[in-house]
Amino acid sequence: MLGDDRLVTIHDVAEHARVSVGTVSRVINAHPSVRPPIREAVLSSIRELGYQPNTLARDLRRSRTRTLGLVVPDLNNPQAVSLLRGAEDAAHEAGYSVVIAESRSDGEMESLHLQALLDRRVDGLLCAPVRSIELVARKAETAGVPVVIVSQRVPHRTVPTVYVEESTAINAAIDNLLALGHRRFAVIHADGNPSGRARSEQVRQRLAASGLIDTALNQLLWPFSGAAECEALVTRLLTAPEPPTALIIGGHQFLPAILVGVRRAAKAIPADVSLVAFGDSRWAEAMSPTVSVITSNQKQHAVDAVQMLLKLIDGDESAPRSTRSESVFIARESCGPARGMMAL
Amino acid sequence: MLGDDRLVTIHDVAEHARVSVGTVSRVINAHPSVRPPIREAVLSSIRELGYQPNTLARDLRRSRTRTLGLVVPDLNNPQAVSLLRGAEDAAHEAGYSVVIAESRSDGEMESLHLQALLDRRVDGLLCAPVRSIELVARKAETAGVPVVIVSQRVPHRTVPTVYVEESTAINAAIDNLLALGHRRFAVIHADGNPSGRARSEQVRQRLAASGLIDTALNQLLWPFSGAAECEALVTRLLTAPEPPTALIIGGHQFLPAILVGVRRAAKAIPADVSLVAFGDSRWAEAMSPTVSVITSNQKQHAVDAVQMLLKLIDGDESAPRSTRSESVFIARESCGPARGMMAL
DNA sequence: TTCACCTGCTGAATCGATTCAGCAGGAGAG
DNA sequence: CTCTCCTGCTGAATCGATTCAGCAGGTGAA
Repeated sequence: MLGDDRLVTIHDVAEHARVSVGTVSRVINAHPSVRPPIREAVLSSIRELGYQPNTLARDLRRSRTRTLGLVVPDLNNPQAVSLLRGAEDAAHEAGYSVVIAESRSDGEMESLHLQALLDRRVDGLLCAPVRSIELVARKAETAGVPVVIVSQRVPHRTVPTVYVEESTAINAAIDNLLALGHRRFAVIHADGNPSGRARSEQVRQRLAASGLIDTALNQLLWPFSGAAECEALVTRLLTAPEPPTALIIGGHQFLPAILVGVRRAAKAIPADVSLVAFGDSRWAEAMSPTVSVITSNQKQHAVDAVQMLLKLIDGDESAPRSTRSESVFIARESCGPARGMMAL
Repeated sequence: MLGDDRLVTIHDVAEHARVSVGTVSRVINAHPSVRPPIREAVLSSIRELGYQPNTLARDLRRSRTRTLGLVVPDLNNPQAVSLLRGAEDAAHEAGYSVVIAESRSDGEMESLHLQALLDRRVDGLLCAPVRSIELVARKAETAGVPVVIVSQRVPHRTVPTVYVEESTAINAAIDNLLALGHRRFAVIHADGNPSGRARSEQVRQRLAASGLIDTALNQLLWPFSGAAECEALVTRLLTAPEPPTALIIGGHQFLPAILVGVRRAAKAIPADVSLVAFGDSRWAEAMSPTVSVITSNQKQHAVDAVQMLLKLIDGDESAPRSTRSESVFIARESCGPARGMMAL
């Protein structure tokens, strides 16, 4: 036991049970054509020797790992954790496991991790919104690994996508804010996040449709990179001559930075500025004031995506190209009447 | 290309470059004894064919995966994310990668994930405080995989540990609260978290040392399981006849639930009740009031643990059994004078 | 009794890498 | 010119599983 660190192999089991390796293999894989007495003998040998099949050897032979890769940009975003859990549950159900790769919103790290997943021969790839979907799609394509994009705003041109339609929820949020008298908006979002531009465009359209085009709206979109910059940006925006009275925030993980920025500008929520954030978590409901959000069920998206991916892996042609769901707007305390309206 | 989904192997490269597989292998692994012209020819064949070595085959042969497993209970805890990042950085430095397993604070899931990591033949195991350290240690032992425990409160009897001494910080926190007039404390923590008991014992000792033994201190420790129960527990505690005036919270991820519980009890922080939480994150500083914490540098712990683990993997006998560091108490706005003291 | 057929087991080939004993051929010494 | 070394390459064995062609032996029909 001590001196010999070689693990027990299928050959040892075969020898111990006085059968061939083929038979042991068939017992392990619950193949029907093994007579009960033999099966029992093998099983007891397995128990006795403490045999654990070597996954590496099995996967090599089968050229299949029963593993899915999941690429997310930021695990501090509670949405990403929900995504992981949903994916894991659905994968486990089907006998697969999930390997997660966090790119920390960094392009280089993203492609490093991607390569690591492909090297590890994952059977399929789940991909949350990342720097370069195209790169992922291309690399996976050449590696022969199917990909599903999850939680993107729009379906991808070629890659199957589980996507979320946000327009209805965004419109609801904007209408809510307009009704509260808000006229100056800012959409702030992490630079490199592919949804930022689309979201601000959605906001702009709704404002235009309401016939409310303000000069400040010329610059609606405020990108930043990193929490510190986010904080500074908020402070700067709010201490400007004509500050926005409503902030729309892409990226739940930046909420703390936003709040610090607001406080640093000596402003109060919602008295001076209203807040709507994309993505929900227990934090949004725990803060005072509670934070309004536009959100959707990440866990469900992950489950849908895994099911789609498994069909692709099995070469099931009946798999849908993409599935669609809607996010919802949840109004909470962080949305209040605009400053100017207080006098009314 | 299209019809043939077999990937390029080392044999294809060897044939294309008109050398033997052994030579290709030596080129890949930067073995010195290959003459430059041959090396160049092989490299260009590799590029031309788009060859990617099969990690499965390599790992099987080498019986080494250059992979470390990391077991954490809850990724919603920002400390766990810091741990992961620290571990990944240190591992990457040494040419290793990290596979994370989240047990969601569930014993069964924990052992499932543990088994999956061992099946995947990780070279070493990093283990944050989990349900059953003993089980992990035993399973890893029989699999011949070295383990390091990270961020535990105390060094393990047999397993190398990167641990954090919390007593000084706890004492500082208690002294701070005592000075503010607090006499009734409650330590609430997730059931199954191994640190809960030790922490409350630490608090009890400090209170005793200060000659302040209150009847309420007979029950200092309040375990709960799940966020909903945490919320209910806090509400119940605070609406009791003689409620604690200071709450000490193990597990940063439960902070939102705590705040909701406090609000539901119609109490204010710190006017009615003061708060100290174990673990820090951007949220603690973003809330109003900001939350006092007892914390330590998780990222650094992870780096230390990885270095220790790598030495164990290399069979380096000079590796220290354990390393120790101290957490700090950071006083913020959530600690205020006790209710009774207000009248003074 | 003979033959066909089925069941259940054996054992070699295979997956794609690494590694090492062995060999070819050139250089240098005598 | 011969012998020894050394360098650099070859190719088979190996890692630990799966899988499949093939075989032994039993059963049932004719």
